[in-house]
Amino acid sequence: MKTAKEEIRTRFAPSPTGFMHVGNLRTALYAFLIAKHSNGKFVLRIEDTDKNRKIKGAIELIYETLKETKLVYDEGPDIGGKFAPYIQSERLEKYKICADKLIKNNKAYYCFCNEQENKQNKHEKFFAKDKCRNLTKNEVDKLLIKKVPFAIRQKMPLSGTTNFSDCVFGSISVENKELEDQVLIKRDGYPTYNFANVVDDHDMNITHVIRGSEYLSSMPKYVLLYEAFGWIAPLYVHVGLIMGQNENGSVSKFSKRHGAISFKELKHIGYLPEAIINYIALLGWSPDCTREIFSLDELIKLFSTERINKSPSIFAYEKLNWINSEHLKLKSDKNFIKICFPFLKDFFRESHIFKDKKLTEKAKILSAVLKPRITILKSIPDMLSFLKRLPEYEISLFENKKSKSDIKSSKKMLKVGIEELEKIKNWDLETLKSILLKTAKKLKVKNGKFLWPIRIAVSGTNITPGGAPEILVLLGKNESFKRLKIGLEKLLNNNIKN
RNA sequence: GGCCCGUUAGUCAAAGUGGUUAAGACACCGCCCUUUCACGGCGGUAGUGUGAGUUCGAGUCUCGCACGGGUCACCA
Repeated sequence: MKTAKEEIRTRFAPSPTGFMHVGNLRTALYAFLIAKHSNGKFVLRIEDTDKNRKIKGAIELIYETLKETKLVYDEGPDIGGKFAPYIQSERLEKYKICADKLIKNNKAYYCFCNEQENKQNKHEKFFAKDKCRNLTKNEVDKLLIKKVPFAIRQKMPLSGTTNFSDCVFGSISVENKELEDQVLIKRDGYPTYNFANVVDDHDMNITHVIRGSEYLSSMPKYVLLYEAFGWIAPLYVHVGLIMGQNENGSVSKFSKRHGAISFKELKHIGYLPEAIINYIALLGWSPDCTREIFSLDELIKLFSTERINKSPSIFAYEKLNWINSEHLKLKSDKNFIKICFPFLKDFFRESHIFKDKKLTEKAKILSAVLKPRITILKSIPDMLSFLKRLPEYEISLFENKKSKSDIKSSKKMLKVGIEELEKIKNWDLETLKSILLKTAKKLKVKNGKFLWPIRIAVSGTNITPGGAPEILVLLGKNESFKRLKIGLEKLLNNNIKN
């Protein structure tokens, strides 16, 4: 095990799969937090040892995600560092040298089994062990000269137990006879994930390895590899898995069937990167206080490995919603509107919202009206759809017990309202508000009774962000009157019928 | 199935080495406030999987059982 004296170095080592699962992101987050909490270094390393699975643009997506979440790395493929290169496919030579060393020391051997044999004997775990492990040097040389393709496998101990300790899970031991002779170098010359991982972590001086607990069962392999090399292993921090709840109530590894699971998808729906980070930090870790809303800097200060939880946790969008809304509330009006703008495009032109780089009155109202009630940005268009088009609505909407509104009162209120509004020259929130409230007073009715029919007429909906004055401004004078008159007509017609 | 791991309310979770009524948050429900919904304020429902054992005393320690998960690739 590494000693605590040296600088802490953690790494995030994703495979370029083309998307960033939140479980993966959380691993990156924890690695980042552990490093930064102690002023250490956070390294990005790309593990692309599967030639068949290479995807275009996948590496860029990793850069992008880390940038957006502000998980700034100190060393990485695009920025270099003293242990470069940081892409495994560019480090092939190193793995080969290391594997050869193990063969020389009789800790590994050539395996000439071909794919077909492996497939046929898939269920015979130790097929290769029996067949190739004990070939004589002569036999091996002959096959090598014949250029028979080979993999390189490690010789695992045939008896005894391997013990190891994990920072989260504590000590665990496994019988060596359970272990297969693990492949180090594949037939295509590429290293396996496990092998490259160990070689690079050692090479790059990594002190803490943070990863999901699905790797816990391969820990003995790692331990044995470090032993074979005579290297000191880093500290391992295995983190409980992120699960998703299935429709029937059961749980399984968080996957596509559970909804949006990648950073990009979540962001697309309208979750803030800092909210996503905040939420996943709390999935499997808790601070030593009852606060729950944190910035990344605060997380860095508070984070500690000791408080990581080992049991799996279920990803719940409900709580993410809340955290997202809290982060949204922390935004200034200007930033808030900037963030919302992609979702507002259907309703307002840029000129409605920014003027000389400042917010217009409409934008300020939008911010005031949306900020306190929004959870995810994607719901904005639905919330505002009534602005674009007056919905068909039933006359019964004018009836409301709480504000003591009925058809008769609504008719009267609306009539007076229209008259008063027609007098207004400055169509702004302040004026509208004061005139409307004054009118209610003059009529000797409660604000609600007077404002209810106006809001209904102008929105055609009983649930709206903001009240009548706000909506009047957002719609503008012309559209407002159009709608008010439609409402009044509705009420008048109703009277005739009765 | 073998091996490994886990189990505090619907969900996230706290309770350093066993010690008064098991924190807090989300969600849900109720009340208050309010120009609706919301926001805010106040309150409520709900939990240590199960059975033994150790102990004056167990969420905390031991064992069995049940349930859940992970892993068994020349994938990562």
